[in-house]
Amino acid sequence: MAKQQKKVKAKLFQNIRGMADILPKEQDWWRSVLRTGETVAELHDFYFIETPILEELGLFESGVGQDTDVVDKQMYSFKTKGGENVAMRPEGTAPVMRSYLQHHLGYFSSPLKVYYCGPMFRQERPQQARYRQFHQWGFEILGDSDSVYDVQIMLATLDFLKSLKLKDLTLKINTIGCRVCRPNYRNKLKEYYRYKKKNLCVDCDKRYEKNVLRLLDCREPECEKLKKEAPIVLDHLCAACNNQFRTILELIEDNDISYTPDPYLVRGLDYYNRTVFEIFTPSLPNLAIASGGRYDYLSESIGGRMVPSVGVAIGIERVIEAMKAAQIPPKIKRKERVFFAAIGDQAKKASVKIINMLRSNGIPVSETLGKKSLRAQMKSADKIKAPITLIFGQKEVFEGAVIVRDMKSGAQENVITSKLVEEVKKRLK
RNA sequence: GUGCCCAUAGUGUAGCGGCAACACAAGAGUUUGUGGAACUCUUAUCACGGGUUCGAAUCCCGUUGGGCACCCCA
Repeated sequence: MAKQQKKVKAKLFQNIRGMADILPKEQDWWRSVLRTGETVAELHDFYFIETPILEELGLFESGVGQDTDVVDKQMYSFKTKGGENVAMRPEGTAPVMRSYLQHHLGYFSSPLKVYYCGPMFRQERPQQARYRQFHQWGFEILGDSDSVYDVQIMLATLDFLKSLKLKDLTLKINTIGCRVCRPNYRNKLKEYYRYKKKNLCVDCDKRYEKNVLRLLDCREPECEKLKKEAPIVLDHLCAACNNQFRTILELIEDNDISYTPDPYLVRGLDYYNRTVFEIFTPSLPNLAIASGGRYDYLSESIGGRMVPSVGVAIGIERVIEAMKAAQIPPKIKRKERVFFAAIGDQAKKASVKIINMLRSNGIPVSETLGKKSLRAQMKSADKIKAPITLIFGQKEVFEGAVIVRDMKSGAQENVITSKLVEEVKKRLK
């Protein structure tokens, strides 16, 4: 034979960096988490809301903050053909608030309790439990400043995570004050660090100008040393913030939530004020699997009236990785299914109708009708661990019956087609 | 975005300048219509593009993707 012509092969495409496929074998975990979330949301009285992936760029610049890394360095933003500046959402809170203001959702329910779930996008280097496209589950309570809602957010989140069997959750909590006391505290910090600046690490030197609060969560040994002497938020809160924080801690204790106050906990998004918190689990010790806080000023920064609110974002990929690391199996497994095998063309054709009948009666049926030999089909049945296999050949077509085989015992029985649904249901119990 | 490590069959690995190999998985089959065992066969232009060389999976450069840390964050 002549030498084969070398074909020009089309390019084989790969995924975009940091944007993973969620493959069928992963789906037991995903469905497990998502369904648990839905059950919890239902119990805690949250409505589902979905907002688009694309938003006007300005929403995030104004809402999340132009100087935050998330907006400044990590956003997928571009100009559309029509000339609009848009961004793929890096987080879910600002879009929810936008929707709240745009559709006056306070009239639908006040406060409005909503949850969302979907992909978020941040252009940073992927690493453990961190992707460029990742999924967040959020709970938000908009339109009320009462401390009970801060605690309800935490309770819903913990309920979610506990329902997934994640153990030894730690809740780190802090308050970062409000408009009144935060500037004051910020100045105190600046004062404290002013003459110690030369001892700070390079990054902290920058943070000093950009966001002094962030000096507090630096892990450089020198900076850690300095931080021990630094003024603490709690000593500089206004009366209102102080009261609210105390109320929240009381409520938390009343509800048997174990927590760790962390005076150095500050968040990276500008919209937070007062309560901030993060949740950790030992199997993923260095990464928060959920975090949130109060954001009373977000609405105003995106052009609305004051809508005091509180919320949380739960990292789905992180939750799943924590479950895997802790060797927690997914709660939801694929249902057992009946296997249907046909022998010969005539039986194969007739079997489509029977399979459809079973399925429309709520019986999940698997098949590999494309395979010719019965042997190969039986192998498929074995592979999916079908409890029973229905065998249908030429002979059965004439008899109007189907062989029902119990895969464990190997016992077989002929069942008339009209009785099949009933018989299969009986055996599946 | 910066830095370091990595890329051979579906998966896990060997080969380290001279014939791409092993295990498992998957698919087809081992006399007619019966799975789990055994056996046979099949499955890779060594991620992609370029360079060095008589000769490249192997050495070099670039790209893409994966992993980890930093920054930051869910």
